[in-house]
Amino acid sequence: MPRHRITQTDVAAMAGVSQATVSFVLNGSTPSGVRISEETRQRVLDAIRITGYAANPAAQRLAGGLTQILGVFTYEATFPRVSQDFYGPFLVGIEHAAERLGVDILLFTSARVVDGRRRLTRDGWQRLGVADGCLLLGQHEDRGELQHLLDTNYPFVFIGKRGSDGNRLPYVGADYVGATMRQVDRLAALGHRRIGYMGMRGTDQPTLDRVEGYRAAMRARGLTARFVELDDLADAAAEILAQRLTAVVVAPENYPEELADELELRGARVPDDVSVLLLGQPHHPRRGGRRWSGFCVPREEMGVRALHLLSRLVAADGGRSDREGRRTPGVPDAELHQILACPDVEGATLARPQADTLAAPRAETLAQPHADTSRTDRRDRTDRTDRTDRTDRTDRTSRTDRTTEDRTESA
Amino acid sequence: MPRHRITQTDVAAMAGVSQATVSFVLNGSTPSGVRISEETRQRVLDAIRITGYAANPAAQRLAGGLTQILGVFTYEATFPRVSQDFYGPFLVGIEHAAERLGVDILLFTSARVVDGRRRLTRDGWQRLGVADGCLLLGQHEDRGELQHLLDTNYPFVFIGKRGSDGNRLPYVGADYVGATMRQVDRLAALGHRRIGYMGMRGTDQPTLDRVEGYRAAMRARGLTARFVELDDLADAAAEILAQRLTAVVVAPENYPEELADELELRGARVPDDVSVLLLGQPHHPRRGGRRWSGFCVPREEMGVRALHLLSRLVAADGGRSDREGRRTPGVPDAELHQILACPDVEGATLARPQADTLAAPRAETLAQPHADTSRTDRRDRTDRTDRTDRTDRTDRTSRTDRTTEDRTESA
DNA sequence: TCAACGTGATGATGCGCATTATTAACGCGG
DNA sequence: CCGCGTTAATAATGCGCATCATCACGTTGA
Repeated sequence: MPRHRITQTDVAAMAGVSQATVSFVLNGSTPSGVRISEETRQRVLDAIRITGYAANPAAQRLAGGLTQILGVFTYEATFPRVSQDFYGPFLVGIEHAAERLGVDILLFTSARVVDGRRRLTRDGWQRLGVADGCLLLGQHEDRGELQHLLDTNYPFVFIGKRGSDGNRLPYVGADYVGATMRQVDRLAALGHRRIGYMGMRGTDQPTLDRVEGYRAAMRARGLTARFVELDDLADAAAEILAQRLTAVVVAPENYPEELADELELRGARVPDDVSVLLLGQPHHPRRGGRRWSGFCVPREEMGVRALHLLSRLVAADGGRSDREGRRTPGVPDAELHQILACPDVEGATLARPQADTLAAPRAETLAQPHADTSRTDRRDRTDRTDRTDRTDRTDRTSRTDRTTEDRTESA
Repeated sequence: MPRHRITQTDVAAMAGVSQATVSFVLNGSTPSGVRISEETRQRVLDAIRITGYAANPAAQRLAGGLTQILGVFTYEATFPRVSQDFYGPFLVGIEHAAERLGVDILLFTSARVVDGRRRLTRDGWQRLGVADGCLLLGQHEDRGELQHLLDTNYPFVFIGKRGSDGNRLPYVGADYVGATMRQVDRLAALGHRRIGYMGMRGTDQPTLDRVEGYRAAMRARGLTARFVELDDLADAAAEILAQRLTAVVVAPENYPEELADELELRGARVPDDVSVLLLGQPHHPRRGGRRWSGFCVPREEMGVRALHLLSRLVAADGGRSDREGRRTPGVPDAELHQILACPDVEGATLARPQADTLAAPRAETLAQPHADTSRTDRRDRTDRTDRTDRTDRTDRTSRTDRTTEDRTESA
């Protein structure tokens, strides 16, 4: 048994050339004034075929070449538990794309968790090096780390839109803004006018986008934006009824299932009395739970696209850092930021509003256990200020700040 | 920005020692007559801490060291789509274990598919090399490839019991035999006597084990083994009723959901008239489908255990092939083959047999659309011959061949 | 006084490949 | 006959690390 794996030197010997020549043939030669005659080229190629030579990735990488290994790193404390997790489906897409691309996937499961999120420090950096490039998942990325990636010109792609200073960061995101607008439109088309929004806390990009979409769509229809945001779901349900909302859109992380329970507990049926549209897939689908209407984030597709993009970046980069500071021909800027559409989902939580609700308020007939009507949420604007740092957003038609409008409404 | 990543040489310079010394300190020095005084050791350690040095995996690997990267290879044509697939849950467990172990996971998604299964030829071999060791998934392993792994002393662990010449192959499997026996016992304990088995085709290990368990348990209770195996599920359902079986155990790949449909179509309720126990998790769970009784394979746990075992093998091996042919102290043989218990699942498809069924046959009252009663399956022994090559099985109490018994029964 | 030995560390080498610098052979005009 | 440009290929180097063979320097025992 050839304990000694076949190397370029072996191939070279068989072809009667030098190791360097083999390397040149394998890599298209071009680098400097090196030429290989078509004849020897064929000889080498034959030798490779006969010996079944295959490059040693470690050696390739050490010498500055490419490995055909792409990495996946996540900022979340726990690595995508491939299905239970929100991030799981991305991995599925990534795997799929990797198969087609013929690359291997390296999961950086070893990165240490510090302060509830994974860090890319120290050993992290070095480990990244085995891969030609890396996919980044999760919300809580670290500025310093990113800067380092940028500085070293290490190819990477984010999964999930990057708002702040996003034009520097390649990403594949989902069109939360547009999809949310469509949900409002669906409701409006059925006759809904009092449409609420639940779940606007958090400064993560999806939430910001959903809120933006909601605001824009409501405004476009001349409707009033109403935010329901209470710590307690029971209170929230009460508030929805108190405000005589006929529909709410809600982000999936806000326990829609439980919200519906609370609503029905108070005599309001879903969707007959209150339609509920989910702005994404349910996070913890209940066994035999509702089939939610709303939209779904094409997570697998995002994974696929992200890996393809990364693959292109790597190819463009040639894996080497550019010594002259000038970028290789590379990838057109348009592809650097991809926003994928989120298709609507036809579920069982969307219905026409009740006729009487349309005509006149009769919410009083609905039970309001311990609802404090005057307690309209005032927190819906607390973090409005942070929108200022998002002005450098790239695409999406810019929407003016409608803070004042909201303020008058939510009183 | 230090484009030049920190190397052992840098650390050495700071500590005022040679690069070799740094390497020794990092690896516990021992190799030959090398000694490092505690003082310099500390000096080096400090330098490492200060510089934040971390080894370059590619270089380590090239020089014959370990990478802390463990690979996952699958023989299936498609890589475990991390949840839809049967193999998905294993990956989840593997990820989990990897996090705790502090290793990275390399998915060999690039291996080419030949003849419907992935191959480890050529480039495959080399790519394996980046990882310290590798987990193997799937049924259709190739002899030649395994032999090569064995020859090169490359550390690997199978997920799933390996019957044929299993003592040479480290694996983590599930106790299909025992679990299947328990299912029969559950049924018998409720009063079932006419218990059938469906889904015995195939020579994969799980199937062999299930059949073995069924046979053993039936025999232990003095009951008659009855195999139902028809190409058409409708026929199978008819056969079950014709034979007046009050219960069947069925492997999950045999469309239990559809079988139940067919049974009920013929007026036999599940489980009231026929109990159905599933020998594993359902493969394609239907939305709002039955909650199956039976047992479940602890797939995540298997993934975890497998990775742990692999990790130990790697550590024992030192990553180097043994030049003298003698194994490193290593892992006790007992751990090389792990069989995990499959806990019972309490579902809704198990019930006491009908009183009248117990007393006297009255199957005639049940509809038998186009059942050919005389058509007892004769195929249930066609591949019995291949059991001969399994005589070298390791653990599990050996069970004598009961072919004759079955033959008399199935007439 | 010197060989024998233990201690603490270093220099050199090679893993397999990419790449740069250099060489060899050849044709050709002056 | 020499210098020059062109083509075709090679030698040499280094990536970062593990390891083997050595070496310098005491300490002992005879």
